[in-house]
Amino acid sequence: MPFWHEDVAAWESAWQAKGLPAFPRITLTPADQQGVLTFNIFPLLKAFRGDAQAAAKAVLEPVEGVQRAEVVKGFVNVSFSPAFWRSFLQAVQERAPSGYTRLQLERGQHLMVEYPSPNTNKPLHLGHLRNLCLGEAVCRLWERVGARVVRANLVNDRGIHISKSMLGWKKFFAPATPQTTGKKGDHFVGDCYVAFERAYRAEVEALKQRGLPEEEALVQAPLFQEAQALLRAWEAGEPQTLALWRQMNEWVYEGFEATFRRLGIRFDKVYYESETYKLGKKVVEEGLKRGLFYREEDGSVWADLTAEGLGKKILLRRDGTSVYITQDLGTADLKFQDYPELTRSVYVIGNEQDHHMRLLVALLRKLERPYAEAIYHLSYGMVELPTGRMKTREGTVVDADDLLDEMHSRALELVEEDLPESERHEIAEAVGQAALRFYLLRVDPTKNIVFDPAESIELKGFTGPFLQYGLVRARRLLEKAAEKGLTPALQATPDAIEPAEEKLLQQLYGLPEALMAAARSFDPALLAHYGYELTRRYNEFYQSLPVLGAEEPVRSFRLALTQAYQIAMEAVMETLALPVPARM
RNA sequence: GGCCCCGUAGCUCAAUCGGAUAGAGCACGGGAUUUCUAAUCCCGCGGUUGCAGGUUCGAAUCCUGCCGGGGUCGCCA
Repeated sequence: MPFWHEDVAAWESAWQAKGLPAFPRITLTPADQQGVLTFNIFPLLKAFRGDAQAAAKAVLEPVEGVQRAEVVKGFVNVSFSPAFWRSFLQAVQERAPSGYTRLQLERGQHLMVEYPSPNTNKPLHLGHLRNLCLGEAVCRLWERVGARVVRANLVNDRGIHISKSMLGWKKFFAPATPQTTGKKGDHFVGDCYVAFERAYRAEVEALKQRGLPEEEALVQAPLFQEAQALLRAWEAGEPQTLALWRQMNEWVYEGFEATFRRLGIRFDKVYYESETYKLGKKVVEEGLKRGLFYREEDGSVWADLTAEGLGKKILLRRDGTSVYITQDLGTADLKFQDYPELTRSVYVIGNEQDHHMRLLVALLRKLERPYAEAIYHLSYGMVELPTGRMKTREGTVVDADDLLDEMHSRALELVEEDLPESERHEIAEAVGQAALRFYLLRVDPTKNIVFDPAESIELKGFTGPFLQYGLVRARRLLEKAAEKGLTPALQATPDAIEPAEEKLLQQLYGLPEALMAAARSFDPALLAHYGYELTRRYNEFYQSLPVLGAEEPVRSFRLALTQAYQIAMEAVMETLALPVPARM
């Protein structure tokens, strides 16, 4: 049983049978220490009266293939025999997809992952890209460990922000369309929104000149009043308003769809807020009837969550219209009606909405929805510029499509010039995307990212192209071997394992654990770091040891090692949704 | 002001939920190609983990206080 999760499970049951007080933690041995696996036996020392040797002996009893075990303080560093590694490589060849790169440990889990849930008044920006990369990677991670996943996108297609872009079009752009202007639909609508905002700001400034305080000015500006009227007309179902709304959303969807397609992302289910917000109102009515919520004198409806430390929250405005959280309540219900077998409902949403998500869960608990506990908010940090937050008003928002284009052309400069033009662009797209996506995935999701447009994104070092390059080289090596009639079929066991080989084997051995850890913590960065380290070790191996030129049985062992690396790395790249070019 | 998150090399980030001498990349300096792709590899430089206490075999990690940054807090989504 040469795979991590199978080994560990077998060892643990053996220890349990022997009544060991606590399972030692098992990790890959740090690079500066001798060994492959480290068993942390500090917690066992008391039971063995400080006799580390005795504790180590008990722990290692069920472990097969041990070549050397060294006890250092509370650590037992173990390395494996060449025969063990040979059987490991054999197992990778024979059952990689079912036991190594795809696991069944979370079988029975059924997730819905909601992302990126954009508004329909602006094109996608860098923050959405982080959301998309994270959401997609999390879906693929959970699929890899045996779960079923529904990718859901909730489109925020109604609300005051849409009214604003509609007004922007009416006043400054009509009758132009994306077709007549040659613009991508989402960008076209974004321009309408910006035009509205600019005019609106001017009105607010004028009112402030006349002595109105800012808060008053913001509400009293004629354009804002008009936008609100438009929202009411929309809710009342006024036909002309609906027609324009539908038209503008169509433009936006076409634009979004193009970007999603470029990123290789498709959704199983799309929810539209315009269809779910009424469900939310029903949920609020239910809460009112059951006395869980209350109505103020002005007609607005509230929930009192002070006991939960969340204060009071408005659920319906005094004019009866719904707010953001209202539709979220309805959508939460709908998700579990559509997919009753869900075990988890994941929301990939920025950490600026931590409070909002806490409110949502608290309200669902109040309503005694059992699935309130199944909700998981994958809260991620913002992408900031060195100068601070991206701001529409200051024109510092980094547009997703523009950035993808820029990455493409930066990568193109590095591609060999004597290749056909279409292939050069194919490679450039793969390299540019991998650079960008890896950059967004390599950091802890909870942390903010500082994106420096001046320095932009590296193509060397701890990057996506670094990972691609290692894999491309390995593939070419195996192709060359095949041309010479050499296969990775294992021959006799080599007498000894070189240090560079052992370091690579160690990392390969850790793949199942890395996949599990990344999925369970909803953290693709763990797998990104794993993949980087794996590539480093392969590069070192590749650089220092000959493969095709080696003597048997070392040659076939190294070919098998290269093949195992290819299998593991392809799994990493696929899971993180990083494209790999045929060559580079 | 209340609540939440964060502070690690010049910069961008790690450190496998309390473990070994805190590690990578970028930048900077030096080196490697008659051999499977040099987008690579090797060597060097770089740290009082914001500050001060506490908890214990052991703290970047946990607790308390302070300093600094960000987010959020009854009708934007």
